[in-house]
Amino acid sequence: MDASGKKKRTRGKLSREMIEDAAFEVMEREGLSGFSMRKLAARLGCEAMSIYHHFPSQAHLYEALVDRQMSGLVIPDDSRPWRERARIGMQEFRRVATEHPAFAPFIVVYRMNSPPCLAKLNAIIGLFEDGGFGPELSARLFRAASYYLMGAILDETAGYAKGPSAVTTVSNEELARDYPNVMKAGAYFGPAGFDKTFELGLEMFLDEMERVREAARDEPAKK
Amino acid sequence: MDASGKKKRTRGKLSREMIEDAAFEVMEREGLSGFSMRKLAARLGCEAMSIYHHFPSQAHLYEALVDRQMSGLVIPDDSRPWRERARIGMQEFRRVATEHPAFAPFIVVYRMNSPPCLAKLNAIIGLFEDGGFGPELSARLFRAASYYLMGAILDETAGYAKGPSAVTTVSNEELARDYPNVMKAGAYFGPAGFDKTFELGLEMFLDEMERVREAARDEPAKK
DNA sequence: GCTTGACAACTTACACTGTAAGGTTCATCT
DNA sequence: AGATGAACCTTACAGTGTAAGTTGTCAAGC
Repeated sequence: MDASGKKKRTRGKLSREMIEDAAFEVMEREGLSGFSMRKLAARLGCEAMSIYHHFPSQAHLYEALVDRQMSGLVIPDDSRPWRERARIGMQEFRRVATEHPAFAPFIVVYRMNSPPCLAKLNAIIGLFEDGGFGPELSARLFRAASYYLMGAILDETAGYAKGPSAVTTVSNEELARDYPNVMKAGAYFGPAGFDKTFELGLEMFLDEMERVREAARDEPAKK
Repeated sequence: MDASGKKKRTRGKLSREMIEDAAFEVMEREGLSGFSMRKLAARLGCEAMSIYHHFPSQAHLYEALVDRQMSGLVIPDDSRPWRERARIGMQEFRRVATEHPAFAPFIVVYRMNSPPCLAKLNAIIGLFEDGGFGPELSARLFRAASYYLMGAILDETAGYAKGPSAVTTVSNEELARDYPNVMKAGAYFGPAGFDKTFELGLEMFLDEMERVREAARDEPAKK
């Protein structure tokens, strides 16, 4: 009430959406492991426990973040040819997962089971089934594709381009002398090469899926 | 000295090797995130800070664990045909990384830079170079292969077979009704199917590498 | 046998984490 | 005006890694 009105309790200030936005900001600034409810609260100008009114736990907040990212995934139109749809589906997953790089490693190891995520997973698995592989093969191909995707996302957001996480490091001179293959290959592993490497592996996988389908079609009776 | 000899200070009791062994044990029991220096100490029958005499920090301990796992990786003999060597190299990485399942997710995101790890990486990259792809392509193929490997290792050690990590879960009835593709595909995603899925993707990748090599050989002048 | 010194283990303390439990404030409705 | 309940805050606790300082023990030198 008095002149020291610093402590204006702006009521109704927080909302789930605002908290989620701020969470992404804090994560990008502090890193995934540097994130905390107290830092998030500081960013929001409130106390840590106020967040718990909107999210019952940190895990619930994280899940909301995953849901939000996954909701942005665009399922490719089924008027397109199958190969293009498969390509777009995988590119889309990579795109949404790397939108907030610091959060990406969390998404990769997150075992999704919320309705928004399941809806997207269901659509993408359906996309693989549309390829005509039969139930088992389409399931396994989806899985193998996921493996590649997860590895790629991890590398781009938390990989070697961020420098070593080892505590005992090796100098560039030693690297060139003792581990020349690592040194040579390393030249292609920077962020500038992410797209090219990803697309190479992606097209390889698409090629091979089509070949696998034809092989399965040629000998459908064989066990 | 007296009868209450409970407090015998067994000197020189600890060693790096013993601590590492115990660390793997505690991790498998408590999970990677449940691991702590205090729990490790309890397992060893000492105080947490005693460990710091042998490892200057938790990060140093973790690095030692990574080094130990990677040191067990067998580089395939170069008398074998190339495709077999590439296959064995990737199978070996999967084998050592999943030897301690709880620790595997750490290895996957660990940016190795210690001599023992670099030696193995150097050998494996060399193996890809032996495939005759030229420097850039062999580097990118190694990278793409790593993506697949990392994703597979993550799935097998921390994936859906461990149940959902989501806080809001969907019942089996809802799953069958609303997300039938997820339901159907899920049948193939248990631990019993890990090997089969992995080998499927692995052979696909090997196939495609050989085709990529021939394509690169057929048009070497083209940009 | 006694002292000395170094090493290995322990004790204490600090800053940080998520969050349970309970207290306070304030907009809205009757 | 009084009640209600949502929204936010305060405090406290058990856990974390680890810096700093202390203690116990054993081997070597005299």
